Amino acid sequence: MPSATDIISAAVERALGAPAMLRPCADPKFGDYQANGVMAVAKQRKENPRALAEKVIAQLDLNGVCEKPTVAGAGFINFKLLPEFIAQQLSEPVAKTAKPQTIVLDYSGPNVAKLMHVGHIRSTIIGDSLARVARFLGHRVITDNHIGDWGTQFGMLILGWKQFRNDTALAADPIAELERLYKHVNAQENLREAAKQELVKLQQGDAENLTIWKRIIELSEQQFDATYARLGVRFDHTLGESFYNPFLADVVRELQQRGIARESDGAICVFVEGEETPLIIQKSDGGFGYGTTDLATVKYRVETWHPDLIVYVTDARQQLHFKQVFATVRQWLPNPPALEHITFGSILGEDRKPLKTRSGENVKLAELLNEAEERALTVVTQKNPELPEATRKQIARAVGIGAVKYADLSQNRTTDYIFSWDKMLALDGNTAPYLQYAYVRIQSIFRKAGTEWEAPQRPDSRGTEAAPTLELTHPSELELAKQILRFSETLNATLADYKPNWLTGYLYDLAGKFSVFYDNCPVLQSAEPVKSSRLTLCRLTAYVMKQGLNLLGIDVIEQM
RNA sequence: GCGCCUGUAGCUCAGUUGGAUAGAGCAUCGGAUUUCUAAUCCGGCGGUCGCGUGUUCGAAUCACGCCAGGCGCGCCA
Repeated sequence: MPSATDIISAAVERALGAPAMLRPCADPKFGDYQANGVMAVAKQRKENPRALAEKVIAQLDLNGVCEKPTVAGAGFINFKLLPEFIAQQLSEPVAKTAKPQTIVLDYSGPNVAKLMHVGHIRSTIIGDSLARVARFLGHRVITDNHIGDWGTQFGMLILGWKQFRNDTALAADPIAELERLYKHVNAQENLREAAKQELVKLQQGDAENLTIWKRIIELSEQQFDATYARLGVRFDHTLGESFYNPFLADVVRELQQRGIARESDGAICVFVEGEETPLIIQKSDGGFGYGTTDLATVKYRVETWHPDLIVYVTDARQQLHFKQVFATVRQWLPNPPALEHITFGSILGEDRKPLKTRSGENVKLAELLNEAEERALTVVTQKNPELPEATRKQIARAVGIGAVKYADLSQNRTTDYIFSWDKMLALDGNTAPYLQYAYVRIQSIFRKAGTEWEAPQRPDSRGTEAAPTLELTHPSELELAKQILRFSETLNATLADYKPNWLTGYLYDLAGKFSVFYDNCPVLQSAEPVKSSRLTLCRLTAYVMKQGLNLLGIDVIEQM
């Protein structure tokens, strides 16, 4: 069954002959949804917008869906859903997409031999959330972690490994030792040539250097895995840059033969229209850069998974690069998939200056997560000292990690991100714990309900059984029900514009509306049939909250 | 110099692509609990949407010009 917005949109569109531009009402007093499309059409046809709106309304048949639509203001049409219709809609599951696509999502992409720091968090968390939403809506999603496991830094790493390695330090903290080796070699001018020689040997397939290289990657992947496990992030594939090495020469040859690339100042370049600087696909010394790797990666993905769309989640600084790569792909491949670069702002310090990678001032991701969990544990212990320690720690984990993720996801990704411990780890206001708390209160109701109410399903399941008839009479019941109804449209909007902050905003409103309902509408003390109706409302809220948080990569807990 | 992004309440930010009286959180001030978890709820205070000119029924949103900050601009990724 189509959703409320689908039904109304389609009806208006048919009557108007143009997009309905249906939105939630700016102010609830106008109704639930407003159609703005009439005014645009009236302007174009030079008609009176209010008269046109009346004509449109006369052609609408929305019996059983909403009250008679009204014209207001400059030509808005307002719709107010009927409680019976809302109740009926709530028994329907969230609609899957009508046209499933194959989507490759490329995010996180940390570098080997480096610690993961706060700079990696946005790509990882935003990408993971978008993957979850797309998958939930019924798309075929392939996630691929394009790690930086190849490049000039390996010359220095291998040299350092051979000459300066401290095995005790390596055993204790492999990545810290690798970072030390890199810095040590990099700092010494006289070692540069030797490092370059090690790199050349690696590229030529020298057995010893290959073994060291593999070992370094292995150690790095152990670190990545540990971090991803804490964050609950997983990838279908981890095909790093090195995977594409065998294809690079062919890519260059083909682009040259096709006349897409040409020699310039000794390098092989692709000049993209509108850009002065080219994409360099082969350096004058014969080496390949990441531009070539990215091109080979697109080709591999196209041939392997046949995606309709490839999405890259990286910071905004790579815009020019991806613009050039995408333009090249469109000239090169016969039926190129849609390519999207989803950007986000830089991470700034509290002084609004960028947190620089080289400075060593980076906040390590692992430390951030530790501190998040510690702060959460303090609060849990303070609120609920009687809970066993293991339980408190488990709660602290969900709350702490959830708070960090939510702080990131709830912000519009395009703006720069000012890093602040307090902001990242805040536990009140518009934060994940507020949403988790709403869920906990519902779970508590169901625990208390116990045998009194025979839950046909677990309270967090949506349930497909015939739900008790919903009696939506109290205003806060109605408000809550309508909010639940908007889950589906919110997910579609979130994916369409790649903006997880719309989902966080929606869930925050849901939690707020539930809290008002909770204050105003006793559940267990009510007489039937109100009690069953309210329990159903609770069950649906719990379902949407749990599912919604899951799509953000945030766990729920049963008590806190 | 050219290009991209940002500028909204004291602070941190939303604002569904041009819609109705610009909204939250934090901070601050006040109120609510014999009732299902008060990590809650209700209310007050707080605005020249960086500045200016334009486009039109209507602009935080679009165009142009300034101002301020950030990022990018051939062989690093």
